[in-house]
Amino acid sequence: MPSIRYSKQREAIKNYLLSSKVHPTAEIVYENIKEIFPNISLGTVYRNLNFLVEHGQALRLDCGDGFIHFDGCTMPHNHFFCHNCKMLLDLDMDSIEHINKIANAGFNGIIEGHTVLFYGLCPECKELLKKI
Amino acid sequence: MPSIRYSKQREAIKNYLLSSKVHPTAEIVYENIKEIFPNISLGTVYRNLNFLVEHGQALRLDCGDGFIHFDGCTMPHNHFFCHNCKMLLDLDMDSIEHINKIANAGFNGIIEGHTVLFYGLCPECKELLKKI
DNA sequence: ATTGTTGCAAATATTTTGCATTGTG
DNA sequence: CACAATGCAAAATATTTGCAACAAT
Repeated sequence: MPSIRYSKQREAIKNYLLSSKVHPTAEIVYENIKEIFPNISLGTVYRNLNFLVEHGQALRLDCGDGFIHFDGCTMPHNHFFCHNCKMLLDLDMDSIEHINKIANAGFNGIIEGHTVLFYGLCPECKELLKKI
Repeated sequence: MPSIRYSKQREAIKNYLLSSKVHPTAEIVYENIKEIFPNISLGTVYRNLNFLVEHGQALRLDCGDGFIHFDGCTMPHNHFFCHNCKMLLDLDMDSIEHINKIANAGFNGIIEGHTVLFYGLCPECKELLKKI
């Protein structure tokens, strides 16, 4: 396997992911990193995001909006997609890891894990729509 | 809203989805429908798949393999993705609808539902890998 | 010096869309 | 006859990749 070398672009991308709470798309990462490295290219952003995912330092999230989102928090947690404002949020909730056992009962393969995406209205959109 | 007219292409696509167990991609639907309608175009397939989804007669499934898969069975059920053979399967398992309540506890928005994708090794790949 | 990484641009690949034509109601 | 649906091709969109230059070890 190839060795890994430091790059300031990659470090900046990793730090941005860790600091961001919005689960940014590659495009959004690109626009933010450009403020630090005006010459960075979108290809480099994609390469580094994929690198981070493959090295367990970021998660790929797919909420069906046509963009892949990235999450710098790799600890297991669940996500929520607001179908009104299209925001992708972290959910602070009790563990549902037990659903793996439910899925495994009567299944002859191996359930290694799952990804869940809850959807509905986020707190802000709920309030907004109440007033209409 | 525009009225809906019958088309034999759409009916064939719907029937194919209902008969198929493999959660086909648009391309696979296209190749199969071409055996009945050799002149059908991929655009028509996409338009009809989207039509069916928007009219509650099919589901869009995203398992992260870069293709959207379609499911003619609209009753709530869960899916499994084998990361070895890349197959997308239905899971016959007990309901896990209660996770909506777990997600809603302490959440100020509205949880309307969820999509889950379990992943791991399908029965066949499990056996295959055992022998290596 | 070696080779991983970048920036740029071109290429991929999937899905959508414009438009003239065909088909349904 | 009105207009929804089709077939075809072109366009749009997101992501990947080839390559020469640059930078880390």
